[in-house]
Amino acid sequence: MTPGPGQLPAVRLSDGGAVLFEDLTARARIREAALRHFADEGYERATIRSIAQTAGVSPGLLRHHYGSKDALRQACDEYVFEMLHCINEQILEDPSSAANPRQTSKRFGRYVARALADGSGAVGAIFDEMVTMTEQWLARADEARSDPPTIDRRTRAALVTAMKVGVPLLHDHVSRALGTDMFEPEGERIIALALLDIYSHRLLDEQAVAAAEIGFDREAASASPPVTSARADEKGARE
Amino acid sequence: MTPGPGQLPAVRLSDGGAVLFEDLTARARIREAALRHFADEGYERATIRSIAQTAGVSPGLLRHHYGSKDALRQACDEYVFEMLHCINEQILEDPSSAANPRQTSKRFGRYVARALADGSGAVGAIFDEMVTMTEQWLARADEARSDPPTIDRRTRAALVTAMKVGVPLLHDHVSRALGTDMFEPEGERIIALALLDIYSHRLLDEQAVAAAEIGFDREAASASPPVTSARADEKGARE
DNA sequence: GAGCAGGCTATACGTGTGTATAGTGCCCGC
DNA sequence: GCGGGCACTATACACACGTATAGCCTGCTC
Repeated sequence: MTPGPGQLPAVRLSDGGAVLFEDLTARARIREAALRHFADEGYERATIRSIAQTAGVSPGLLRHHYGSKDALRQACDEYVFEMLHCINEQILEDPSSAANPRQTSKRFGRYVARALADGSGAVGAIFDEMVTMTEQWLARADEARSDPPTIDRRTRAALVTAMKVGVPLLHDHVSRALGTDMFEPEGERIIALALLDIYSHRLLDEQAVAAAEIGFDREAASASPPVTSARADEKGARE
Repeated sequence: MTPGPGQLPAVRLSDGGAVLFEDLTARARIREAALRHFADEGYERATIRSIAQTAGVSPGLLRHHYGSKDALRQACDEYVFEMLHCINEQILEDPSSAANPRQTSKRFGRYVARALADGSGAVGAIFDEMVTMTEQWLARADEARSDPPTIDRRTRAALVTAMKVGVPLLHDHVSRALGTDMFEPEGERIIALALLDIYSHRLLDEQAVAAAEIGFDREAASASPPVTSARADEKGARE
């Protein structure tokens, strides 16, 4: 369902303008191509040769500019990190521009999601920042709550962040359920509205919560003995 | 943060009992080892040789029993598919047993999450079923709503499902935010309580929704022209 | 114009991987 | 006993990948 990356079209710059892909330096083209291949195929499946082909350069030039495949990924991570910071500052000082870099943040969003799942160490910092942002976001929601939250806010923020990232990660499957590609404008619109609906309604009512809680209590009670016995499994079943 | 798969301990059977790993047939050991390696490292990074080593057999035996690496994955997919069905039926006829196969469903959950992200075609069916289950689940929540939902229920169910899967997928990062491994009993407990809290509260209040909606409208209006011009980019930037 | 530095390519190398094949021991039916 | 089939292993093959190296071409400086 996810086609391999074709030729890259225009690239959006931080000032809002766009440049043709072929006008970029080879070094930048390599980075853009890598961003796309890593996002689309993941780090393992993306090959230096295919990235080079998309960038229109020889495979050797990747090593010349970035040293190794892993260093290339790290460069991409840092680039995305800076870009997101840049976008963030821009939005902070001019909230009305939030709509503008939609394409950009979508592209980066896919990359970040995939990199997080692939276990790229450097993007972990991005996740942590997203958690912090979500935390501030939850703080407002907590004010409006009648019952005080018993769970640490950062914990909840981490979960909400992970949930948020999960949607672009499962792009193929979500698109299948939608009937449209969720990255096409139409699908994107539907997703945005649906997320708005989900975020603004509780998914469990009181009695469902109560049912889950007693189920959880029973589970905790019954799971307790096996937990202790499970430690005996640590000495392996095989030599 | 994620250690490589070591030797496999006991395996939980469908009847609730457990058997030692070494008591399984070689064919079953291979499947169990593959489930673990695929879940922990992903399809690409998991190698036939490492799976064989974990299973305690020669690499050639994998081919003998399953034909190829891809066929092995497919066999794992089908096995998980059947197992989840089995668990599901068991819970349906005896809801109190929901707590019992927690370990099992956790193991399968990690596998399914990873397989979904890796793009294994066969697990797509599992996702679709999860969506259907979530759909029924949402139906109850919708009854309690004062405002009628404007978005297709299946669409919302797909998103909620993807969000749900996102949590185990980003296991490393969530664990980092928690300060504990989210698959350890303690972390699992925190996660469960936090999810319960999140699911039972709305994350956006009225004014936040209103703000998002006007932002979205403006975005839709301003994004329209670029969308049409973007099609001109399709003729490639490179020969 | 000579020298040269750097972007860039072509090609080769070593390695790890999935896969194929030949071979070995063992059990079971006859 | 013995022959065949099956589980299983050992070894080899083909290939793709990341990496390394040598050299080319352009543009710049003096």
